[in-house]
Amino acid sequence: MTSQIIEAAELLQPMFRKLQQRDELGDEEKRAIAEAADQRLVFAPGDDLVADGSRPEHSTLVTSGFTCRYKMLPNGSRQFTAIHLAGDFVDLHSFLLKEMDHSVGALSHCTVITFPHERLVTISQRFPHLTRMLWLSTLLDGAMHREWLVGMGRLSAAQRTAHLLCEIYLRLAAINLARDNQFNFPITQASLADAVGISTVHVNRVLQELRHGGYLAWDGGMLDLLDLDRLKAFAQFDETYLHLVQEPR
Amino acid sequence: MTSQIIEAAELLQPMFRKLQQRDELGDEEKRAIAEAADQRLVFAPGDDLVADGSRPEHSTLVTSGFTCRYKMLPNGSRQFTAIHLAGDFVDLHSFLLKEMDHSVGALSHCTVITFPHERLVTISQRFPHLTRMLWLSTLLDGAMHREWLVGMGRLSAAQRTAHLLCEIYLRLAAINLARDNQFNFPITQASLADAVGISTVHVNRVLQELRHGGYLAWDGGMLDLLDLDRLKAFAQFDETYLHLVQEPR
DNA sequence: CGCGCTCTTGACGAACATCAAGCTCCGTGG
DNA sequence: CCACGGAGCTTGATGTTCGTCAAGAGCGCG
Repeated sequence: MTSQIIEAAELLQPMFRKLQQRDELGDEEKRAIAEAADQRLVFAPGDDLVADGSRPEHSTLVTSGFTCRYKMLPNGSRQFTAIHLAGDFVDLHSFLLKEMDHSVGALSHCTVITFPHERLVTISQRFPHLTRMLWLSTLLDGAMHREWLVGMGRLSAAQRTAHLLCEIYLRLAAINLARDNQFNFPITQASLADAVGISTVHVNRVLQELRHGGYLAWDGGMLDLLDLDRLKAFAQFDETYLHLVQEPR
Repeated sequence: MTSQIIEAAELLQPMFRKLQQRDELGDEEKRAIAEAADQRLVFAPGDDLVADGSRPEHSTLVTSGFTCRYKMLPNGSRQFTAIHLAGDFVDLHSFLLKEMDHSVGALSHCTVITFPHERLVTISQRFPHLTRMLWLSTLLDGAMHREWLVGMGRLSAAQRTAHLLCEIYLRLAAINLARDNQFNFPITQASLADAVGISTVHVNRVLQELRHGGYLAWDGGMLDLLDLDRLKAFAQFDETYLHLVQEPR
């Protein structure tokens, strides 16, 4: 049992780093999370971690890999509403919303840890500050949703694509999973299309435009943002919405 | 002091109705909110309730009128990320995110009540269930953001417009501020354009299309959804994301 | 070896932006 | 009482962005 908790604590590092970028976490709070952990699960690309319409009894924390939050339309088209990384709780939503109004899928091989809702209720009763930090985690999701909305409404497809790559790089860097403006990004152009809200054909053209503009190189899985400052300027990227500031919350 | 609290409780009715659509609220919880209320303020159309980049010391609850959550781009274009009604907390976000990453503006004449963040911290320490309900309120915002994102990515301008009107009608009806498929909606076509992410010229054409299709009538401020079922079908509207179900949370 | 998945390219059309102008309505001041 | 101006709504002409359809190329995998 003890060794399981220690093992879980290891996997929880990305999440701790994510939260500690925003406020300090006490040892008691970390232990409370580690003790609330339940199962470790593994998913392959294309698998669903959480299905639309389901009523999960637990919430899921991604510990490695890339996942997407998405919604299917009756006509078969698909739209991502977020991309999630290691350290992200992908369905804290279901803890209070109860019924899922969208699905969460694996974009790459990924590992997760589940947390039974009843243990989250206990945390909300005993650890007010930790509760606020989990709440904060869902507020960060909201902030990213808003940024995506602005892009969808007022930026070009190329700008949105550039914006997304800037966002993912900064989020990965914040948990020490990327540096030197490059990171492993093993997703297909079709997935990128569903994230940005365009067709796969157009994604292809946008990527060529960004490559020829000297903004990035992307061979196989490895993505290299060759000129991050210029890419940010092109995408009108302002990282304020990521709230990467440590302060009392 | 007592009369102030009672007066506040009156203004809080839309918010109580909103939350009670999702779970029961105890009298103690309602009193805790009423006692945390601070100032009553009034805004005119075009005013900002909360400014991008500011660090509010209090959170704002709308008690009447229409407000929008929006972001300005360097090139002067604007995009709404939500429309808020009576009963909506428009910047619970700043309670934990601290710095605003967007603005909140008044679309009509509106009244609000402010809640100092320190009193919200106290609530989070003493009322775990009420805290979860406030958390839920921000999760509902997130759910609406996601629905808007799907529309922006995969629906036509006309469908998005129709979808927005369905959403607002159901939200108003849920707090007893609309019925018989009609409601007062005093916003300009330019604002609607910023909500839906298109140009004002195109909004005009879309509205004509919806009018000629027999979906709605809109003279002056009063909007009448003449055939709500058909409008919902056209917009692929599924109200699941509004989570209008009362259950323990 | 052959199948399926992903990426790529070209031709064409639809959805929407932009520009420009004229309209109505309404409040304001002379 | 009317002239004026501004805000919002409406319309037409034109251009751009992006979707759709179709086909082929590269590549890994069974």
